[in-house]
Amino acid sequence: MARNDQSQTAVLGALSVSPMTGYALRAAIRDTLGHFWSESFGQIYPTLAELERQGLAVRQGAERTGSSTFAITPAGTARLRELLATAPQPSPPRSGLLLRLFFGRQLGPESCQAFVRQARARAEQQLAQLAVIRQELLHDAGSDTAYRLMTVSAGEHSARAALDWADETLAALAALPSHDADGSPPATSHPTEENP
Amino acid sequence: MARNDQSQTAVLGALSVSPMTGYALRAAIRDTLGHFWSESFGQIYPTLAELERQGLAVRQGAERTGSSTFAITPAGTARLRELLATAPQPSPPRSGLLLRLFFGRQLGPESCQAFVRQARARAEQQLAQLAVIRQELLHDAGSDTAYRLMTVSAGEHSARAALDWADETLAALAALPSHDADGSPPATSHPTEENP
DNA sequence: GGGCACATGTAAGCTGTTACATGATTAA
DNA sequence: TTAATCATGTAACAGCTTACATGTGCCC
Repeated sequence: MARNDQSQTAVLGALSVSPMTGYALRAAIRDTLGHFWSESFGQIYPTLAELERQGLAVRQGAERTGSSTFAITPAGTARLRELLATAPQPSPPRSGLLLRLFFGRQLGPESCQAFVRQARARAEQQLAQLAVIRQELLHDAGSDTAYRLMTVSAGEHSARAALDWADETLAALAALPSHDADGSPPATSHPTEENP
Repeated sequence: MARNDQSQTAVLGALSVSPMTGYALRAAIRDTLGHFWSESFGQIYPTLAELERQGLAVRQGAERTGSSTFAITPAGTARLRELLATAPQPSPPRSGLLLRLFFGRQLGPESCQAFVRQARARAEQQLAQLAVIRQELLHDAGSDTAYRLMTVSAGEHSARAALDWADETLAALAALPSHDADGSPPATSHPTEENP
């Protein structure tokens, strides 16, 4: 009954805040939903066309000029509430970092440390970005502020957890016996040689 | 130069631990990589065929019986190290929960609370599962144990962060003025009526 | 008049899941 | 013998990204 529910939800949600062009929509999604959501043009424009077709959004000022803004309709608002009420489906996890770490002995502690340091840096950066968003939200507060702060807080909790984990993990990696390129077990002090 | 690197990495990694059938591979990935990785049959079998074609894995005992185990070759081990050494690409975030919360005013605090409680329950469950895995790892410890524990710890940090956030958020939601199905601002005590 | 930001859309292609078709082996 | 589990593979399709093609409007 509904192809591309996810994108529709995000787009309708953004339009529920204010009418926008597709281009502005993408900027809005990147800038304000960016820390937990993303949409590309390839998703946005077809979604807008579909919303228009279903009468959930209307195109305004399209007339021969290049740009047209879309506004949500009452039916669109109803649909948005419907979509929001459906249970969020947790997406299957896929962490390239943890995959590399799991098989980290193949790589050696040094390379692993490099990866973890990168992750740590990303977390720190995200924390800084979220602090800015938080300030902005508090500055021009509106009726949605409380809800939006919850999403910011989620990002902060997650980033702080990443920081803590990274520090713990860097310490653990530092304590590990260095590199073993031949795939043999690190062995406390007596290197073994097996493997064909 | 390489289609489906991600799946190849996971499959080669699993095969580097021990030879397996495609079916067992999926079980292994689900059970031991499950908290941060997933692969479906539709990925695994084509990947195995590709690995065989490239000489990175060999099929053993395929002869007319239904089942064949795959073993990693030296070239496969080399390829695995190569793949592991590439930088993990952070996937674009997509949290259905946070999307719903961001537009939570459309739903009302009660529905939001339900979602957050579900997330909290999932986090608690994951924490319990990770505790089991941790015990297993410590019980039959091997040369990879330290690395694997790091991935477990990542899951634990993340789950604890989710718990903390959920509790904080539930409290915030409880403090919010109830439901406003018409989309008007919640307004401290004088409900407004606008909107067509 | 040259470049940049705004703007719209499509096509190709990759990644991944689901469902299906098929069959062997084993335990109740 | 029948059900469950083990096992292999494919086809269809959903979702998403990237790159491209195209054009406008404005400022320097």
